[in-house]
Amino acid sequence: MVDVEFDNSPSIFKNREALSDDYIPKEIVGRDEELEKYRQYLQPVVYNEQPNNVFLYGKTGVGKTVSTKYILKKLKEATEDSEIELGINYINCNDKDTSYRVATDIVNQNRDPENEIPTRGFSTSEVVDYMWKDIDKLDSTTHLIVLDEVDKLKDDKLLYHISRAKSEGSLEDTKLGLIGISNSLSYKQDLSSETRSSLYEESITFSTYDALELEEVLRQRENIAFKENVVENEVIPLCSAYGAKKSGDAREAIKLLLKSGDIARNKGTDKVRTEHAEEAKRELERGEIIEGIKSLNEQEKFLVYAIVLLEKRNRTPVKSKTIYERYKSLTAKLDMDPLSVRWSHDRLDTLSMLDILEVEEKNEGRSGGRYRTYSLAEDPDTVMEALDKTDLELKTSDLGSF
DNA sequence: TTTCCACAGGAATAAAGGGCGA
DNA sequence: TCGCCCTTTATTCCTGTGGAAA
Repeated sequence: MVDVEFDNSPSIFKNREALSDDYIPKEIVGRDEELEKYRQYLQPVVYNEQPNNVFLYGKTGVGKTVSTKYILKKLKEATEDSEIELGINYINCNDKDTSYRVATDIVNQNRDPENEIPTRGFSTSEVVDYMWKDIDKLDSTTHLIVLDEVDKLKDDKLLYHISRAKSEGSLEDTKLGLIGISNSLSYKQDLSSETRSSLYEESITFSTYDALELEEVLRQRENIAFKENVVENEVIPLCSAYGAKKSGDAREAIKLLLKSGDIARNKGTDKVRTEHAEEAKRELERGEIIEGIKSLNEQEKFLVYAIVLLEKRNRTPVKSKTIYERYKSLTAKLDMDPLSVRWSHDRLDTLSMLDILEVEEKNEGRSGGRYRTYSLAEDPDTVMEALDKTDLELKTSDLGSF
């Protein structure tokens, strides 16, 4: 029996929410130029003019989303006491990666729950028609559609419709503007030429934070989130270095600071120290692997398992072909049908992107050709532990020392 | 300079599954 | 129930790639 008792001692946090993902600070640090451009591009909204389409480019965690939420909040405030009615639909395309899904989401955001449309069954153009009709029915004089992570969209049908809405008279009373937020700098080039040419746009490129700028961002959040003198001096540089390592990602750095604070609080200390930050870093990295592996389906897990086995026998870095062969014998042993080689290429690519695998391109020319080698990016035991936490456990245990 | 290796990955297509209206 | 239209996932086919060897 364990006696559970809650800790009554005062918290080291003053406002823990300031470290959450959706927190919008009163001031955005280190993005003055970008915000000034942003303001200029959206200024026509305040004059009840046709808004510009604005595209933001930059890597993850460089402040695109937080700047957008901040500027939209300011824009709402600026239009509050005027004749302008501002409508906004905000969609993250990461979990809605087709035009169809995004259009459905916009329609449902603008409808009462009892009138929502189903997520399947219509043609895309039908859903787009509903979308225009619904937006027109709203009281908005200006309507902004914000597509966060727009580069995740697998097709640009919706962008095409949005770009042509004005010329095709899709909307009768409402002025429409599009804000696209892209993590890919080359996104514009990837669009079809038709869409690109009809999508008159203003663009803002968000540069990557360097360690010093990250430190500034973290100091701002630290001051809001923690009580005075709680965070030791070395902790912030450690967190910013972590963010800088993750391609200047402020979100990751803030997440680490939050985790460090949580660990310190759970240990009942009154200070956040470097040891807490180090532990938080380990936990975050470990959590990423476990989450990454949990998200895989059974066949993908067998592919990872094949690589773990090869790693344990010091056979890595190993060619994709060898991995496939090992995967194939695993599935044969379990009396399962293996998937194709082509499938394994795509999966290995995904696993590299999830940082579960390390990939290296090799070229031995005429004698050996061009190929890639893979090895586990993490400790094989940690990966095994993650695999064991999934429903794969029963089956891999059947394999014994295979 | 050309040839050739061994893949990597794009394009087209199929299959399976789900919601809707007639 | 059937056909339509969508989704997701996988397969087949085939072209592109870059550097060592001829």
